[in-house]
Amino acid sequence: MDPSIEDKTEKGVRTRFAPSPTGFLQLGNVRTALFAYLFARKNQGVFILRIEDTDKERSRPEYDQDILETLRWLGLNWDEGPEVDGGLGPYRQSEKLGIYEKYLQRLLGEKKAFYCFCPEEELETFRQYQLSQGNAVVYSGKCRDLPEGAVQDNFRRGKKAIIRLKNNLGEKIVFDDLIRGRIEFDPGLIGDFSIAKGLKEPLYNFSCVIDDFDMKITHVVRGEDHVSNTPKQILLQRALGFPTPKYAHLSMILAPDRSKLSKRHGAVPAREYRQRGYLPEALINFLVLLGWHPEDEREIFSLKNLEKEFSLERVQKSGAVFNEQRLDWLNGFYLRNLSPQSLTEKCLPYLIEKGWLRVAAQSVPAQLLPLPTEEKWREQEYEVGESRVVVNFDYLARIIALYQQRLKKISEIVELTDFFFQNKIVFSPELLRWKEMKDREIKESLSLAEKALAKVKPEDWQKPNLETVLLGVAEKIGDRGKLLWPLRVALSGKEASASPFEIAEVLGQSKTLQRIKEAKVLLEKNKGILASLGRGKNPSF
RNA sequence: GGCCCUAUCGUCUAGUGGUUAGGACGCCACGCUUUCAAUGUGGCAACGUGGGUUCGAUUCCCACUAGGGCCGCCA
Repeated sequence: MDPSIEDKTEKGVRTRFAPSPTGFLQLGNVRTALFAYLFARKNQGVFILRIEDTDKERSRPEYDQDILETLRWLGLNWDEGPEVDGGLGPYRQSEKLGIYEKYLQRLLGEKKAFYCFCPEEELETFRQYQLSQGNAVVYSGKCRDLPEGAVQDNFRRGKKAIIRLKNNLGEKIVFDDLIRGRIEFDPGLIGDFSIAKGLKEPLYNFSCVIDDFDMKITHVVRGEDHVSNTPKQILLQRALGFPTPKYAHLSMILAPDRSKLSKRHGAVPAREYRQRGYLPEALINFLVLLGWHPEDEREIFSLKNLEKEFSLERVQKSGAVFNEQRLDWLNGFYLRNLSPQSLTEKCLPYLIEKGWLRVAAQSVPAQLLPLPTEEKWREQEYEVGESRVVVNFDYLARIIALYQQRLKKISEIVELTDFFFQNKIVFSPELLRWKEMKDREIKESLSLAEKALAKVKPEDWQKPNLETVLLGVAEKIGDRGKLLWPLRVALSGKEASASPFEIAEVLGQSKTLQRIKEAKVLLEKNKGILASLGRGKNPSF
């Protein structure tokens, strides 16, 4: 029988996500956390966060904080863990060294573990030898049965020791992985593996087993890189008389060349995606589809939906390549579905960071990114760049709304809307040219637009009117582009932008007319330069 | 090298002992359109190889090949 089927009927599911704070949380870890979280929620279980910081050299408090922040930002809230006491803590391994020590003493006392005094260099040499022989790397067993007297003697002489589990090399170790099915290991290929560097320095496999027991973990959902740790942990559980939880090993996320995602190779901390302006909804939706799919053909899922629909049975066994274009598409989708106000709140920190806006009469928060809470944005007034014109939130929302369907990430708003915040825009006069238009035609076109727009009454300065007026002029010229392209470039300075009607509406009448004038001046200057270069282009090439 | 795992369009995937092998991203074309987007329509594109089992294999079995993971006094 498929082990996952019987599993469904079980009550009291408890899963955990157990990262180590030795770097910023990567997307691959986030996916593991997500799957563990969803499995718990789907089964009305408990999701636990545990910080595995036994490695004193590499663990750092800022990485610890990053884990908490990132998970909270994504909405993957834990029921027990740091800052959420569930009564089975502490939830940081560095805080329970005394507990590990007791278990280590017990194993030592029961002769199920032993001190190993072998020098590291000696072990390394032996390891190389075994590798060269094509054998498994297994501890020699040298210190396995050292008499008590010899052990004491070694300690008296100040010899350094680690602790190893005595592996009796019995029958095969078998477990039924919820995703992969039955997996078997030969204990002879594992040997007497290390479990602690000392009584107060437990190693991963040991502290993990103690904690999974202490925290009453029923299901371990983790990355494929832990498959080969599983038999060691099972051996430890047997030595200690602990039950073995169920295991589910997730495949890895791969770089585009199908190699493992690494720091040099595509692995990006989740916080960077946040800074670049990806929404948690998009990231979650993207990540869950990397290895999981429902029975039908839906592609869009909220965390809430997933908590109902997720199942380990439908998780893919093979590794999935990380495809950023798909993430971008999903992010764009979620961005388009935001209310303009809410999108504006998310965009403001980026515009302020760039220096184009300031919160008026108030100091700018020292740290803008990652984004602070968004609630206060709507009531503020804002000073625009150098001009120091004060605008309100609604005005900014009008600018941003123009680009809502063009955004893939929030950070892009900065380049897209810069011309609204600059006093004077800079662009090449050549950009004003639509198809084969002559300079003279461009100027005429701009003058036509200017004249028509100057006549619009201030109270009629609205997109529908502007559109009627301008299209009326454009129809007379024949090719709409001859009027609209130079006008749009004059207003935006860009090859691609929102329509001239929309831009003009938001820019306002005086600024619109001013920019048209400036474009004409630019064209004039350009002519001068060309003339001074002797008609500009050299035709003989 | 040893052990373990995996294999459907470029990518993420659905699926079946007999299907025109479905969807999504991306790409291409067309429509809308001053531009860029968004959007609509259409298109290109896959069962790794070789053996079995079978009336019939993409599907089941085996081998091969390819890819991944692990082989720490890291986690």
